[in-house]
Amino acid sequence: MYFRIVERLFKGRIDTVSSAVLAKEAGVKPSQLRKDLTYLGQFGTRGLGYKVESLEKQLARVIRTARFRPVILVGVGNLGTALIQYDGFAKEEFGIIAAFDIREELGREGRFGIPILPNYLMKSFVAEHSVKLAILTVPGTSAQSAANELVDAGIQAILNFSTVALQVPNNVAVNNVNLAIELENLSYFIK
Amino acid sequence: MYFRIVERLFKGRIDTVSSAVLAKEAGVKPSQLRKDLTYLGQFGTRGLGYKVESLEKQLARVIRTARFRPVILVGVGNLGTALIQYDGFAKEEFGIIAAFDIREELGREGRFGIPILPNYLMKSFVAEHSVKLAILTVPGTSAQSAANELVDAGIQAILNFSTVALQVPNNVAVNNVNLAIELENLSYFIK
DNA sequence: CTGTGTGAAGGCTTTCACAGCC
DNA sequence: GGCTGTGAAAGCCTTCACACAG
Repeated sequence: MYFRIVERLFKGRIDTVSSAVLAKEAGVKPSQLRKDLTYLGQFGTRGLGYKVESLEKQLARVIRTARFRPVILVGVGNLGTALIQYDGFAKEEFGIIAAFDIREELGREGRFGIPILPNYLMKSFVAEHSVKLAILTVPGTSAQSAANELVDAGIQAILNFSTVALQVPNNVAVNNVNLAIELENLSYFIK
Repeated sequence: MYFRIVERLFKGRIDTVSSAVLAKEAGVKPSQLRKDLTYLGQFGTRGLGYKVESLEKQLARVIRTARFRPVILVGVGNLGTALIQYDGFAKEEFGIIAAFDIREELGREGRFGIPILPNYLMKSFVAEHSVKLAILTVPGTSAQSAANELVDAGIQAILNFSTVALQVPNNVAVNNVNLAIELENLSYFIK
């Protein structure tokens, strides 16, 4: 998050920025931001703030955000299709290069400019294209079995949109995005 | 999350469940689950576990999940369109009843069965339909101004898909879903 | 004997407050 | 004078471990 903000400031030709400003942009307290940054190194200058250019470079190095990462998507339903078309996640950095679905009748060349392939081709595809990241948008009922296939194919990290907690080996990372729970959570605050 | 699991067990005609099983499903430790539940009340029976039916009822009461909540969506781009069509978030509980966009040329009746309206109609629509929840899927550059409009219209909670931290009065709740950051985060764990 | 409810301990994160450097 | 870097304090969340109820 900090990196994205600094990137934006850099593009906007801002030269120097204080922890107060950065923190406001990020929605955290200045002390929080300073503590977070110092876990990664000492990037600021006392009395002055942070040089945007150097901060951007150093954060980029830490999060290894340099090269393009191919991503596959599993589950070409409504949400899956949406995400394929959206593809607004940091275009230079990530790209969905293929989608998979058990339903073979979807046909190979989607209307989306990327191949839509049957699941049984997943393993060879992942190996061939060195894919390490997957987005999982299948219904809850088939999420675990799809996750197993991903793990078997050698995927190392899964962004899980299904509503179940995936059981995976601990060398595989999972992040969950659950829209129903986000809304539920919000509705708790409604008067 | 617990509620969704219990709901599923109930539909599957499971009678009783232990904290160990529930915790596994939720991806947390049993002690964690028990502690969480006791914040809301004492729902279990020692030596036995939790009665699924009564737990479901009591959780429903606590999170007031009873009645349907209308939701509006602002920003009919790729992601917005996707979410309108998806609508897989707990269908009985939430529904997107209208979408808004500054671009009036989108026309009033979308291809999606809900009205697509220009932003200036937002305030009256929200008042008329007692809408309290909004999903925000506009580009980062216009996110804050759209959020201001939502707040002005009387919206009480915002699910924010844009990449900026929204500044809102503290009687308005915001939850953020940032796909780029989720992927970024995951890619940190890739070898 | 099983499995919840719960104080207490442990671990982690956030915030404070100020020394230190520009 | 201004703003970072950082120990120390405070606050919060998770886990342990066991009393207790069925």
